[in-house]
Amino acid sequence: MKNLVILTGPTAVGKTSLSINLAKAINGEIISADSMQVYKGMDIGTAKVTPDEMDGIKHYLIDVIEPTEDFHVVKFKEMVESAINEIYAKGKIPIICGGTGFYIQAILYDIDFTENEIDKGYRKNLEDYAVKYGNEALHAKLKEIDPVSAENIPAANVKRVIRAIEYYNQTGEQFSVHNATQKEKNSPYNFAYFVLNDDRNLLYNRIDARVDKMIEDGLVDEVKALVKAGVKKGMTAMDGIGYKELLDYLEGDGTLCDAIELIKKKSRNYAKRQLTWFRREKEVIWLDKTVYTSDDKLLDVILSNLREKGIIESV
RNA sequence: AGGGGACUGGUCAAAUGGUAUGAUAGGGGUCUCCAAAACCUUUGGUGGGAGUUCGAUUCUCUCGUCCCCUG
Repeated sequence: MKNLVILTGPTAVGKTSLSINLAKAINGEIISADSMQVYKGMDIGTAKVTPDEMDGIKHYLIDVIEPTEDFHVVKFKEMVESAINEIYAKGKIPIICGGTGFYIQAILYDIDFTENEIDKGYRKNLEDYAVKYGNEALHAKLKEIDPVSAENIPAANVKRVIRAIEYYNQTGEQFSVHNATQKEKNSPYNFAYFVLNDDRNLLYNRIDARVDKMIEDGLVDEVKALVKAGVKKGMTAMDGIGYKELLDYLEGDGTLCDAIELIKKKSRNYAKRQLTWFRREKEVIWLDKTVYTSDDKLLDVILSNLREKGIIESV
């Protein structure tokens, strides 16, 4: 039985401390599902767990990539699968904890991404085409080869239009057909998928306060250090909220105060999008912090769910 | 206390004696290789009251709130 525990929720909801308590309680190890915490040197802005907080619990997928490197689901999936096996070999339970819903989905349903290596040159060509002739023209190309995808993807969403064309070009199969078959997959895991949530206003207040704290803790210097290490705009690491905004500021665009407000806003918007994602996922167990007001109470609920699913033994 | 000015969604602005317009915040959603990304969509409003008028957010009066000036 491939048991798997997932603990997620919007940014700043309090996943980290709960995940460590949970790992202790069930003899588990933690795999981070976070697209930014994988990067070395990005600690403050990603609210990364500190070695102190880890309290002896082993964490995977944190500080494993240089911030100048690309990172994406496919790499994530490979790394996580090897981590999961490592944890099983020890007779422990893997706990996937992090806020990137897409990454969690990729693991949970074992989504197949491996048809082909991405061809950066081909992508670039399509991007240039869109710039030259317009998004509509690119979208028309997609419509010819895959009308279903064209229907589903708005022309303005150039990124996804490109991916759909690219997929067809590489495999000869329509992207829409591929996605439809992938969606039918069942999870290979016996899993429990917990989503921690809280009152929206409380969450937003906590986000705002946390951004202020990040600035106090030296986020600006962290960004400066990344720049010094060769991180540039456009790199995956610079997609991180807090990083690109401060980079703009350091380049003379706007005041620090504006940048901070923008970071808060983007973080709030992000939290909202995360919640939208989790609502759509099937079989999630919601943990409402307004009902379970302490980590201990939350832990009780989690453990009883895990017993029910046979992930841990009943007492 | 006297004089002047302002009041339009949560915020900032526009407009008109005849369907109140934007921006932004907020809400909802899409998502299968940059996902902390990219994209779609949407709820809110003329300070209260009275008058003129077929019709007032607009004009008049009054009350309220705020700002400025004088004392």
